[in-house]
Amino acid sequence: MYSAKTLFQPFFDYIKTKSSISLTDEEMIMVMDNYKIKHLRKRQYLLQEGDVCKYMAFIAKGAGRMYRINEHGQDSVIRLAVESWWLGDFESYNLGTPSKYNIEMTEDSDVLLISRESSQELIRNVPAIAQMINEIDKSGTIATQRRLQSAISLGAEERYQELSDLYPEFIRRFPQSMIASYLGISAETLSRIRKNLLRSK
Amino acid sequence: MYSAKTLFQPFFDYIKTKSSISLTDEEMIMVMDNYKIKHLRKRQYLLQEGDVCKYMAFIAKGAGRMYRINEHGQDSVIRLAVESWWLGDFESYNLGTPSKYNIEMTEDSDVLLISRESSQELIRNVPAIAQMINEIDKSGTIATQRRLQSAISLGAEERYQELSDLYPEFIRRFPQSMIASYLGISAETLSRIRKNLLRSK
DNA sequence: CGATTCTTTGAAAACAGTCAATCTGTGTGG
DNA sequence: CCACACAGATTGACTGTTTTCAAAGAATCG
Repeated sequence: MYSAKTLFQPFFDYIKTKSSISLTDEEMIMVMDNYKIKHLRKRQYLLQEGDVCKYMAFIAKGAGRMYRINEHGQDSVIRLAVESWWLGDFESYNLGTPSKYNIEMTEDSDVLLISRESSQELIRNVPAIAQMINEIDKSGTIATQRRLQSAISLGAEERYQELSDLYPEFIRRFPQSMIASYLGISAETLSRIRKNLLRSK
Repeated sequence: MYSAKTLFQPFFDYIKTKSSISLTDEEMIMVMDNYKIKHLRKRQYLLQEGDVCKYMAFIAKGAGRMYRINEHGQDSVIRLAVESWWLGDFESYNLGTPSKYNIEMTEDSDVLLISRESSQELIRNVPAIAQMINEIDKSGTIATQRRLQSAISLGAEERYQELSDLYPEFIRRFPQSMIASYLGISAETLSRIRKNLLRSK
């Protein structure tokens, strides 16, 4: 059994990495009051297509994927996430529209959930959180831009190499079929790419 | 010859579409003080690879593209923009790092330039601008995410169709070779796709 | 007009996807 | 503890799509 304190520790550590301001004790309590702790088992869903995404989820422990079913009926993974990453459909969360995505945990996980209202409340009252959110938005925008650039200008093998270099963790913790979908290639192609890379090193 | 007033009109109109708050006369002056007007002719560069992107540019009139030279020595267009769109390397602008991108005007243009310092100044003092920036960040994130999703899950023809539906303006105003690069396909492939679509409708 | 740039077309090669079969490892129930 | 089922990964053969290269054909601009 975990205490709330234990579960929040990764989050407080994370805030430190994203913000130059530190939290007072009262602020820490305020944060803990506004985030809901949720335990999810492998294969459980945090969000299903058609529902509105009410919460952004910080992964304190575990891993998950966000994907959608495309027009050809196949899964298409838009995001993979492990500890200290966020999961949530930004569009649905901000606009209140039904989501086209599913979020499924790929390992037993502990997540911290925050609603839009609670988030705005915290942003108003806790400077470190305001700065963190800002930082996340900025680095998220930059990361997505980079990934888009890779998607349109690199071949499959180069994209896989890049992912291995950038987030080796992903390669270890997600099944290859998910990695393939994340890269926008078939599982078979990824398998052959890996064989190639083994031969040539 | 244009007056400053004329050049700023598109921008003030734009602010109205992005913010529920309206500008007072003093605020309008403040805005005009902080944005620099620049006229650029077709083929002129707003940013060159290796330079730090000091300004974000609002296009009052004209059009441009942001691209980079990839590892295979080819142009790769990451962004196209016409009136009421922004051009700038978000990463370089925010982090102060040398840019990997080039920004070139594809038509004679009038742009409004804002530095990071001036932008922060305006955000602090003009609520309508603060709201506008917020709105831009949010919708930009959503748009990039959608484009990434399309890039990894759709075929070339579907991506072209989507672009035609979403921004028919682009198809009219940019050479096909740039559209192709923006979609991540060769100019020849785009030419063939267009032939196909003509036959089938 | 003449020069340059953009687009189209053809043919061959490279690349990635699909389908079906096999292989591997894991975990479960008998 | 074994046998079996299951999911994930690999492989081969085939198909389809996209790229590349080269050449020819429009379109644009001074």
